[in-house]
Amino acid sequence: MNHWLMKTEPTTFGVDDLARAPKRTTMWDGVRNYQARNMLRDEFARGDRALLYHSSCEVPGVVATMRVVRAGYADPTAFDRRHRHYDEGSDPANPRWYAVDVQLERRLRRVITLTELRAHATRELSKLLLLQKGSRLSVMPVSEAHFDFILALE
DNA sequence: GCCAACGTTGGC
DNA sequence: GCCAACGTTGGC
Repeated sequence: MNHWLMKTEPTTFGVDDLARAPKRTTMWDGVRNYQARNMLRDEFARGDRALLYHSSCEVPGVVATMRVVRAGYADPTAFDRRHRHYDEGSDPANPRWYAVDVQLERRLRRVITLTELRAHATRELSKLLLLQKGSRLSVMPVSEAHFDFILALE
């Protein structure tokens, strides 16, 4: 089983939206980065666990855990002309972009803030991709040890 | 293949 | 709003 960290801007779609969604499940669409696409397409599997991370907000940090309930499939928003993530270069016969479905597992009792994660950046979390200089991936792998360590901070 | 210009991300 | 860092685009 893989572990992941998935970023979202709460003003666009945050943990509150996920909690209200039918079956607390949503399609994770709109990823338009090839490295992230490869992970969604090739590595995400049903049953994988993920940390939900709020970015570009007052208190960036991990706010919930999620479960991958559907592995990678062609991102339908890429085929929708009216959608802001439309990409005329994505051919349904050979999709360029991929989505997965995720379900809210548990909202954390409090936000594990980026500041707090950084406090461990020289030791336990030194390899955490999120903390690497220039890291901007919206979807990234997290080792099981890091995953557990972060949740233990709660 | 190089690289400048541009757009995006995301913390602050 | 600022700005560093990165990805993409396109001219050459």
